Amino acid sequence: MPRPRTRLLDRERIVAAALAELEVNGQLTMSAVSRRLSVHVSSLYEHVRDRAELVDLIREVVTSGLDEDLSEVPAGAGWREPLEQWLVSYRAAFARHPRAIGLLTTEPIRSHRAARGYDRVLGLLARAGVSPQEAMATLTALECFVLGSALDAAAPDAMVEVDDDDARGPLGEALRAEPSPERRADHAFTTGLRLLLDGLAASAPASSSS
Amino acid sequence: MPRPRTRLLDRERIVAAALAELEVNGQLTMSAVSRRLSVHVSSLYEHVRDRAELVDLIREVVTSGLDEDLSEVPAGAGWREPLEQWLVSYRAAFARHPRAIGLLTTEPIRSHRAARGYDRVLGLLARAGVSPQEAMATLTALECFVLGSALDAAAPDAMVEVDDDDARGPLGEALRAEPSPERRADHAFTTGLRLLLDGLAASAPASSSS
DNA sequence: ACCTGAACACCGTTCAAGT
DNA sequence: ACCTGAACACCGTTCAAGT
Repeated sequence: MPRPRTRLLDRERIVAAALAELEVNGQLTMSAVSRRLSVHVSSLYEHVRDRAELVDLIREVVTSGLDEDLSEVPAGAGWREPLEQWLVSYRAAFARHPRAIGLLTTEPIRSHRAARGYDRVLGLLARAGVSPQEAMATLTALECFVLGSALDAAAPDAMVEVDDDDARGPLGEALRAEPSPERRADHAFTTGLRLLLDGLAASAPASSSS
Repeated sequence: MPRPRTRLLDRERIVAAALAELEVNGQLTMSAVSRRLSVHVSSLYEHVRDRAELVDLIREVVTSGLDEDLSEVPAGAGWREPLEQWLVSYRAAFARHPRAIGLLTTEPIRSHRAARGYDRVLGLLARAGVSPQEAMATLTALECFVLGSALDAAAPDAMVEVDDDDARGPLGEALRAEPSPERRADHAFTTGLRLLLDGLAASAPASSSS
């Protein structure tokens, strides 16, 4: 029975099914999405140009609501707190859909929404004393850390696995001093974030951070 | 003519073809590798258990020679220089095969060679004043930045793309202040590396870095 | 031991056909 | 407009067959 009178598909439902599929199986195939929706594969192409466009839609859902936090930064406020907040919510957005990260980080970001977000972050960096020549490099470095951390959060356990032999060395010791696997990635992110912001503060004009 | 007397395949040649295929087409398929070697697909399985094992072999080739630099760090030396060198060569190893990064960062590292390398890096962090409780988190944070930067190096242009509208804002200005696309990613990596090491130095015991 | 070729269960995508 | 079903060119992997 082609074309039932009650609409079976729309982009929203397809994206939701795609995210569910990523969460459960860790990979995105059009066939799996269609099975999840009890629909033939080819029906998806009525709503979505191709797999790449579906990935674009997923990216938008994952990163939506990322910059609203930034829009309300008071002009007189310091740079460290709002910058930290942005980085935290940036990573959290990706960490909410960990197995989608690999899919989303291969293509450059193109949305106007994102561009305005970057505008504001660059303002914060200027307040921290970052020169215009280093602004983009600093912003990119922060993003590299955030995305690397999001990827790390997607990994089930640590980036390293040791056997009994290796466990006797300093690495084994350090691994045993780690908190529970659930907090492992969070701990690493918090630590790196502090290092980066401390590094920024070290070369910032005095008393500009509070 | 099955089984020619001159051996057509071995693991080394297969890995080389796989890396070439990744460099040219950006993705790894057994079929493409076999075509590149003028051999039937199924012949590959005589030398390699499956695609996952081929990925493991690629990982070994890419990361080989990463820790030799570390083995010769004098006991009395400072922490900052050798740590920086390790991070630089770590990223360089992945950046040499940029399109392979996505393939290599999904699985945890398991080799003994890598474990001994981490042992030495943890020693450097201890010298920098990092507590045992924070050692693994700090190491992971550094790795997150390195891998994020390697992924960034794989991206042809910047992580953001702007149209004429967005180009008028601070983002457009910052993008225009950037160096050539070839040095863009290197600049970001150097900048972030400095921030992280400055951050470590900020909480390190005085005069321990030189 | 090492390679071929057919086979199987999967992909993404297109297109004619139905309502 | 929206969905089906067949079709095509691709995957990864297995296996019997050849030398």
